[in-house]
Amino acid sequence: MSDYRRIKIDQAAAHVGEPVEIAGWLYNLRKSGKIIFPLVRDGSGIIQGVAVKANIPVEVFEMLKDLTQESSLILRGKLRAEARAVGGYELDVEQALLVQAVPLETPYPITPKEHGIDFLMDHRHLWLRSRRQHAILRVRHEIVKAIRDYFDSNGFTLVDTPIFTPAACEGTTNLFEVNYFDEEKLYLTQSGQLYNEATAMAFGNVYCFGPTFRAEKSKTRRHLTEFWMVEPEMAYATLEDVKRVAEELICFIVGRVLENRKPELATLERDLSKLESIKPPFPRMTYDDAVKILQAKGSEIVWGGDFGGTDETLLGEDFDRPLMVDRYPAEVKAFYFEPDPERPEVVLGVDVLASEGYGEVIGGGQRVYELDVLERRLADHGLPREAFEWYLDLRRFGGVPHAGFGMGVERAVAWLCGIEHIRETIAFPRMLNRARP
RNA sequence: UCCUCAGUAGCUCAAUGGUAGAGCAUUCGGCUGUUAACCGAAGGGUUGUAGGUUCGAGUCCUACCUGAGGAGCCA
Repeated sequence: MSDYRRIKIDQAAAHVGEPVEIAGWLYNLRKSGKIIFPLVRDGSGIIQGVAVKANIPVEVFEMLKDLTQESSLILRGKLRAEARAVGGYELDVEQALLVQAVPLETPYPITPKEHGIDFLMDHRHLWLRSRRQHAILRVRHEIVKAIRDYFDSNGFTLVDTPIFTPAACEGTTNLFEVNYFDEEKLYLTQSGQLYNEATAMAFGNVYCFGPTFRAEKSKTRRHLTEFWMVEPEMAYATLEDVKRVAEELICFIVGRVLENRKPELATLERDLSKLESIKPPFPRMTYDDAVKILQAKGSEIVWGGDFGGTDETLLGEDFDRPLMVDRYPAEVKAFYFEPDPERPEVVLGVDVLASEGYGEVIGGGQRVYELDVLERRLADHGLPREAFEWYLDLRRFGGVPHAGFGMGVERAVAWLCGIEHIRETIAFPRMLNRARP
């Protein structure tokens, strides 16, 4: 019934000269007496409309003139290429339908001016409408899709692991406890890895991809209490396979983001050369060498300790691409890491430290596969054997060398977007002092 | 859990121990090419909470609350 065809703003280039309809929200309004420039966003982009008083019905002009920010509306008119407009296209408004006006008494709280982080986080549900947040979450989507495409096209089967788990995967970190009927205590998962080992013995190469929960009282720009992690696990695989797959995965993701999300990266003012340099081979070093380098740079670290945040930054600063550090002391890593057969005091684990000081984005390695070694490691870590009987079964019934890793999605998003804080990389971040909205 | 910093108008911030202010937002008026538009005017406050010092506290002291940054721990 309408002669105007409904389009999304990001499709504007294909409809120049046509009568179209944009359904969206008023992003901003500039007016100058007898001409109005409504900026409308529709989720795919932002376009500027032009409403000239002399050319449109009086009631349409009057409605637009007093429209409040974020009121929902439908604009109809002809599309035109316009160098003066942001985005390169402009809509000559002929008709406008108000869907819902934001009341004058309760104006939209997030203005085009500056706001503090506390205010913005309190209004996260509205903040998501802004350009920057929009760009970040679109890059996140691209990264998630790239991760899935990489594994799906490389022979991995998606087998998701449970969120409710009866015991710790890693004894060191804190768990969120939940009541699970009849007062049985369960915990929110902190890693799908132990279950991945079971599914890898069933399917060969697997991955799980879901939310992870850690009740750590960490207050830093790198921590969330709820975050998304992708964890591949490969049967008949070694530490070297982990390093190869991790390197391939990261390069694949970076390639996809550069290919498909240039406009978003531009919005974020990301230095593309920092992403373009992320190519194989990534530099590799042992933990031993890393400690020597850190000591030479003035770090307090001694052999046997784990790296702090500044250590990770110090190590990475000499490279324009991620750094792989392997063979950590057994004490600093979880019980399931396979000891190096040539040096039992270190384990076959590797961390991938992102460039530009973004820190650890991937951690993984080769798993213990012999029953007696695993039993000894459980005992060394003071873990209750009963809870791990099913896990020990994997070593009783055809255990094989296997390996895998976990990649934190939000850290990868923060890194590739070049943003300061991880809280903006997920729609509704859960942190130590914030679980609302 | 520890360390550091902050809390003043809807928002972002100023105010030497001496009358609580500006920009933006909002309202009213003006403007036919604006780009966080601009110009003029108006309204808007229990200075996070509770005590204390002082003739006098937004400012100094104590406790608490909330938030931010960092440490430890981690992806």
